[in-house]
Amino acid sequence: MPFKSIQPDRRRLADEVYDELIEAIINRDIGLEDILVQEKLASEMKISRTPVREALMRLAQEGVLEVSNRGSFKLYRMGDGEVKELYQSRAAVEGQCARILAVRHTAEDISILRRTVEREENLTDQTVRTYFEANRNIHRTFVELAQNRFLLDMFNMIWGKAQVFPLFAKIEQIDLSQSLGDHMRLVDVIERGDRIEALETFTNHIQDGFDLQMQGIHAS
Amino acid sequence: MPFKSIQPDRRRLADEVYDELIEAIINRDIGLEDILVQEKLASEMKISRTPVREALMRLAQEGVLEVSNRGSFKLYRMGDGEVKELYQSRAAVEGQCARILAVRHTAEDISILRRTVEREENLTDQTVRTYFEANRNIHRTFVELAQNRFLLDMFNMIWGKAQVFPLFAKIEQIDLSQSLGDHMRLVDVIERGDRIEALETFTNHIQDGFDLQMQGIHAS
DNA sequence: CATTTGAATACTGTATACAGTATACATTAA
DNA sequence: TTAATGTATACTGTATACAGTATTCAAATG
Repeated sequence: MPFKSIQPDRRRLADEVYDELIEAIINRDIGLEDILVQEKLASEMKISRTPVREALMRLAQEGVLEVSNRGSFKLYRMGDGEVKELYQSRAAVEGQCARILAVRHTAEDISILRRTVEREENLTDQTVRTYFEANRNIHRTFVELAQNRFLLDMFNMIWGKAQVFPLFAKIEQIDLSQSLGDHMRLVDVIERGDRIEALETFTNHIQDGFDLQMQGIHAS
Repeated sequence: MPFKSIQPDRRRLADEVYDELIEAIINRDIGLEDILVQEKLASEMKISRTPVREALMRLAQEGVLEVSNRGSFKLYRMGDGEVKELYQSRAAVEGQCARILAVRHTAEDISILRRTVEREENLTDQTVRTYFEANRNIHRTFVELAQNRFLLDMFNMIWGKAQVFPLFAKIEQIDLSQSLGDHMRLVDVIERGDRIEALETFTNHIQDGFDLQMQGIHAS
């Protein structure tokens, strides 16, 4: 019997709400001053408060939202200091992945990386969002190949927070291609196999991304 | 008016449930085969399913529990491979903190670290749990001093998972003091200020902890 | 006796009802 | 007019009710 489960993971309403909220945040439908009221969201989506509440709490646990007043939620506002901390934590996670990959990588790994970089650096349009996603996809490929689910979880958490943030930057004001063009060098350093050099190179690359980010913020 | 807020952070039932479940897991009241049924837990604790459900989902999101069958939860069972991954992620987080501290630490930081190591290495009793907690407190001090809330979050997540796991090891079978005695060297390397040496030393220290852990597991 | 079918059970997901509390607003007293 | 106090409102946290579905077990059928 070759049939497989129809619903691999039963999708609950809370998941839908979660996705919709993320989408709304990215699209700036939810702003920094908005207070997310369970009843309002529920009635807008024509469902009950329960799944809304669940989604809100998940987002809060992930650090996308924070508790406002008496248990209400609002967008988490990152300051410059925290952006720096976020990039430091990126360096921790992705640097370690680079280290792992430098020590044990297959020829197949390298070829996957090369192909991914080539594909993703070929942007269809020049919006901040496509740039963000291309960049994320490239970096995620490194992490996935390192085959460590905890590091991957951390990666997703960091980039989940990041995604609600960087859209402040305006595409006209910074040269995004500057950062994108750099990725093939990262593959090279992994292929070379020196774990310390790999970690340093990744750390520097991420530091550059941070500088670019800060330029973008302070220009606007 | 010298009065301070009575309830600094309103504590909800879900928080209590969360703590009770963690406690129960550590005490082995909840085993690997047990299926956590919302109604049963709720009636045992004489509360409704809602806060129980909330606590369960939080634990699942943190990776302590996993979805069993049709949304039920059970303990997440770690295999040897995952333990290794967990230690790799520890090295990522704590190695980066060491790096940060190596670059910018104050004399005060060093003295705090020295005092913490001295205090915590002085175990009151020789159980796996006290060893575990002393070790965690020492390592957490490094992370706290690095002043990066994301790295601290990751640290807590990793050690939260760890705490449901390592108690398999039996105190008689491994020499725990072997690992504990090593911490003062970590402070030294940070004081020396070489960020690459600091990271490498931490990574090696954590690797040693992993080896010790594996010994403990396979002896039992 | 083995296999299928149907009904009871068990449990989750969602909706709703209820209680408690903080906030805002109005009303009253100085 | 301002400060204090009472009251209505708004919103969360918790309980409960209800619906749907997977699982189990028993009965029926070959």
